[in-house]
Formats: sequence, structure tokens, C-alpha cells
Amino acid sequence: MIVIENISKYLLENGIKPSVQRLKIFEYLSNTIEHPTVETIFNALSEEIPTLSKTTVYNTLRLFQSKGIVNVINIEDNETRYDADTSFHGHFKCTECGKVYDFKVDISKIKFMELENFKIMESHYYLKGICKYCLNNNNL
Amino acid sequence: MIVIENISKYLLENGIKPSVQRLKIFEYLSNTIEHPTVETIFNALSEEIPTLSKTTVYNTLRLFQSKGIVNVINIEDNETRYDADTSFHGHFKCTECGKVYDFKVDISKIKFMELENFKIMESHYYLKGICKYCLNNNNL
DNA sequence: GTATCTGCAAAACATTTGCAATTCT
DNA sequence: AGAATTGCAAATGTTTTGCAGATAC
Repeated sequence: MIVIENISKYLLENGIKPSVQRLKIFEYLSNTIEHPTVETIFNALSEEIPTLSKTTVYNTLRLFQSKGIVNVINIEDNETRYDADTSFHGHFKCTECGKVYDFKVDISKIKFMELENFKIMESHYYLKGICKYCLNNNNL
Repeated sequence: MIVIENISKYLLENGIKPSVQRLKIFEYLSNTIEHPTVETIFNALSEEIPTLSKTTVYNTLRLFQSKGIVNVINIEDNETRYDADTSFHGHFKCTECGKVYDFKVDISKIKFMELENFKIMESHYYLKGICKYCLNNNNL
């Protein structure tokens, strides 16, 4: 979930021509807290854009990724999720309800002793467990 | 890379009957620093066990995972890697040479403000970038 | 009118499943 | 013999690719 006032302008600033499909896909991604999969994005938009194809969703997300305006989330090996918030933060996946939550990570506290002279370009921190709502509801 | 003196005993202690395939797969996984994929494990062992099938590698790794003696590494969405070192540590993937390096992470320094009352069961920290050897060799 | 973008269909992969053959005790 | 394990072949699911038609400038 991030707030972008003018998505068309934002895409152009990042070297992307704003087609209807690209606008809608980015809009959906920036307005959700769900870290959706291709499937979820496709299902959510196909009513609004009945001709939309999954190929376009795949192509568009790959384009967004190459331009650095979306991040790929690989918590689970069988589902690739996407996030329009490219600032560094952690992701917690609840194994009960499947929801993915964001959380802040103070990266300055982390030391990388073995990685001296390595060029770090991407950073991902993933947790798995059970969220407090599932813990309450199911008395797990 | 971890040192297990008696792999057969180690498997039994974790509720796994030590067949030849299971022993060899775990031995390979515990002796390497490469965080191999199913493909890599299969190729490395098929000379020694000519009848080995990928299905067995898949089944065995799933079994090891369910018993908690291997961890799955999902840095990249198109390659699932495996690690017999289940202690918490970070993984750095070099996007040039493809190698995955381990590094220590002092998890006590990380605070999870938004995750109060969440039950954390797994923790993964992944970095991507360019390792010092590729930086030196290619003057990137 | 030419470039680009979209989306269908097919291809390419990775992983799982059903089941028969094999192995182990 | 009986139970568990292995491995082939087929099925499933996800992502990519080739290409023709549609759209935009």
C-alpha cells in the first residue's frame, strides 16, 4: 500500500508508457495491502478490463520490476507475490490464513561481517508463523 | 555446510529411515556450501546412483523439510534451493556468478514492532547483489 | 504509417501424483 | 509376506515465448 497521486505521471517518470492495462495494474498494486499474486491481480481486474490476459499481467509486472517500481516477494516457493512499496520492510506470512503482513525492520542494526566488499543491491526479510488473529480465533 | 558425524543416526533421530538414497542426498546437502537445487543434487548423485530419479529427490527433500532437517531457500522465484544448515543465517545471492553465500545475522538486534502477539516460526533473510570476486574480475 | 502493446495459443519448466515394481526386514 | 520406498509416466500449475491483430502517436 503506497499513495501515488498521479500514477500516469509516476509511470512516465520511470520510463513506462501508461497504457490502460499498466495504469490499472499499478493502481491495483499500489492500493492493496495484500501483496497479490498474478492470479489475484488478474481476477481482480478482469471484470473491469474483460479482455485482459494473464500474459499482459506477467509482461507488465516484469516491466515494472525491471524499472524498479515493484518488488517480487518470494516467501513461498509456489507463489510469487508483488509489492509496489519498494522501501525496505519485512514480510510476515501467516501459514493459517495465508495473509502477508508488512513490518518495519531497522536495517541499520544488522551487521554483515562476511560480506565486506560485496555490493548489496536488494534486501528481503521474510517471516512465517501464525498471526495474532488466527491465534485468537482458533486457540492454536 | 554442516558436520554430522553419523548421518544414518541423525536421520533416525529425526524419524527418518535411512535408505541409500536418503543417506546420499543428505550427505551431499550437508557437505556442500552451494545451496543446491533439485537439479544440482540429481546431477551430482546420478553417477553414483544411476537409478536415482528426480521424483525421489523431490520426495526426499520434502520429507527432510517436514522433519525440520533442511530449509528451503526461496531467493529467486524460478529456483528452489535447499540447505541442511537449519540455524538462522542470511543468504546472499550474487547476480553475476549465481553463487549463494551464507552470512551471520544477529537476530537479537532486529525489532518487530508491528508483530506483537504474532507467533514467529521461520525467519529468512536474503540479499542480492554482486560478490567481491565478481566485482574484482569484471570491474563492475 | 510505423512503433509499440496486447493477448491468444503453444511451448517450456518445475513440481506433484498415481501406481506398479523394487527393496528391506 | 507385508510394509515402506523408489521411480516411471502422466498430470498439474506457473511462467515464457512466438506471433498476429489491435492500439496509439
